[in-house]
Amino acid sequence: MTQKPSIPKGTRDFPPLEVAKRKFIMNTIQSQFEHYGFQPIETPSFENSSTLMGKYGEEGDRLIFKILNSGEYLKKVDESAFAKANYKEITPRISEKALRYDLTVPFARYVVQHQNDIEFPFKRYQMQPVWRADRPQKGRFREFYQCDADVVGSDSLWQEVEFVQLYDAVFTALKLEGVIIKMNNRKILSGIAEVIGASDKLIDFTVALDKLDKIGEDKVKQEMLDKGISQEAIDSASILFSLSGNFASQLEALKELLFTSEVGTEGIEEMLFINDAIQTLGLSTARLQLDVTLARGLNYYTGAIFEVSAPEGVQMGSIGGGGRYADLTGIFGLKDVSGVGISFGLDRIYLVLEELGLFPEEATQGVQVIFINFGDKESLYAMQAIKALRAQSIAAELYPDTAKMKKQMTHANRRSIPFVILAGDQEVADNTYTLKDMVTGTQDTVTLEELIKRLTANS
RNA sequence: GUGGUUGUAGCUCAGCUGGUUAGAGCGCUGGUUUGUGGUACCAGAAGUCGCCGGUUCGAACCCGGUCUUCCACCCCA
Repeated sequence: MTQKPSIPKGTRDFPPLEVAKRKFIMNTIQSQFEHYGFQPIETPSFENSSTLMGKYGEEGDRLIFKILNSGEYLKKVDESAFAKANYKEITPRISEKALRYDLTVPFARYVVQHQNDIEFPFKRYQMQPVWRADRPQKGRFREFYQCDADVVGSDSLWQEVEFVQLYDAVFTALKLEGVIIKMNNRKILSGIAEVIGASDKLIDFTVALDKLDKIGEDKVKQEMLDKGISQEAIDSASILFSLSGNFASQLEALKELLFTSEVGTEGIEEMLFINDAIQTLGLSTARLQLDVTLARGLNYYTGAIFEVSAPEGVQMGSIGGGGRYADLTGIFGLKDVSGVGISFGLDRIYLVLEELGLFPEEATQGVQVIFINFGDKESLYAMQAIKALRAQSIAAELYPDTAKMKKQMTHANRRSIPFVILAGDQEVADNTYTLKDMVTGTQDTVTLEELIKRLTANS
């Protein structure tokens, strides 16, 4: 009895063409990371549950994949907890390990654990899969890759400047022009909450504000009221709903709103510094925008917040994000180490490049040439040529079976192999090869030397 | 976690208010062409209608459960 094979919900198989395209993106990101001085690390797929639990809020805990203990795992559960079916008590007893939920917390753990061996500031990048027990949706999976670059051990705003440039460099290298790098600052958001007298509602206020372009001004205000923010507070923040103009002029307007707030003013100073630097240095293809409605990662970001949008006209959410967290490693006992980092959304970047037809042909090219198999004698002859071609870095192979010509040609065609070589009795006798161009359909008979020359010119 | 949606051949989908042997296109296999693919023509194979149970003389179709797909919310990459 055979069972119909399947994979868990929210996971994917990647066929060769998709792997090639994903690698193209990852290689591009990786090479820019390295140009900017980041070093790779890798951490385990699973961590001790205690490392992960409680680091992402209540919602996050629910979305962490827990790994069941091995052996007699029920022995550690006391009967009253079991009888009550209290999963909050039972879970830590039967599961002591959990799959990585993101790359940031494992990185913080890594920094603290290896603090004596790390030279600070430490710039690391990491590209590994993470897992979330979420309900899958379009562009959302239960297993996906994160591509992160972070710096720990430096408060300098030059890091933020560097990350803006790094985003620009990566998307320019991917030929994805016109991406919008949006920035905000937690300190500005805190300042606003402070001056309107809603400091205790900071998270509710900013989460609602974040939805402005999605649900509109009226609904945002309604949500704020629902969350217990006063009408007076909302009114005094009215400038936020009509903020326009460039980076500098928006900051100018905010300055007036926030002049009584120390933290708010500090946030504005930071953003001015970053913007001035970027104005002087310039960006190749990306655009930098201030977006005070941007509110992400508020549980841990303390300064700059980044989010990258696809170019105008492409229907896609954010394709990258990041920010500064003043006390990344504090939860693991290493105080006052500031971190700042960014992340690239591999799957979404893939969808955007696909939609815009930006994958270069060479990124997806497989084998360049295949030899038709006419029998063992002819195949040995072919293998000698294949060896010579491979030595010239030309990807070549022999069809392994002496199948019908039609079958072999069809195989070459389906794999989009651009050239086929026929070497039967006649060619062996003449010490030649018949090279067929599968695109044009033309063919001619040449020497090995000529063969290498032609295929080299074509690759 | 909440609400909705989907499941029929390898793929995309038809299938009438429940009624004999469940169809199409594409793909697949073989042939027209035993050293020539991508186009044409001919023939053929292929489905416990997601799974379990119920209603009925009779279920792909109705009901319940379950899994799966996709979508919205929550949250997020």
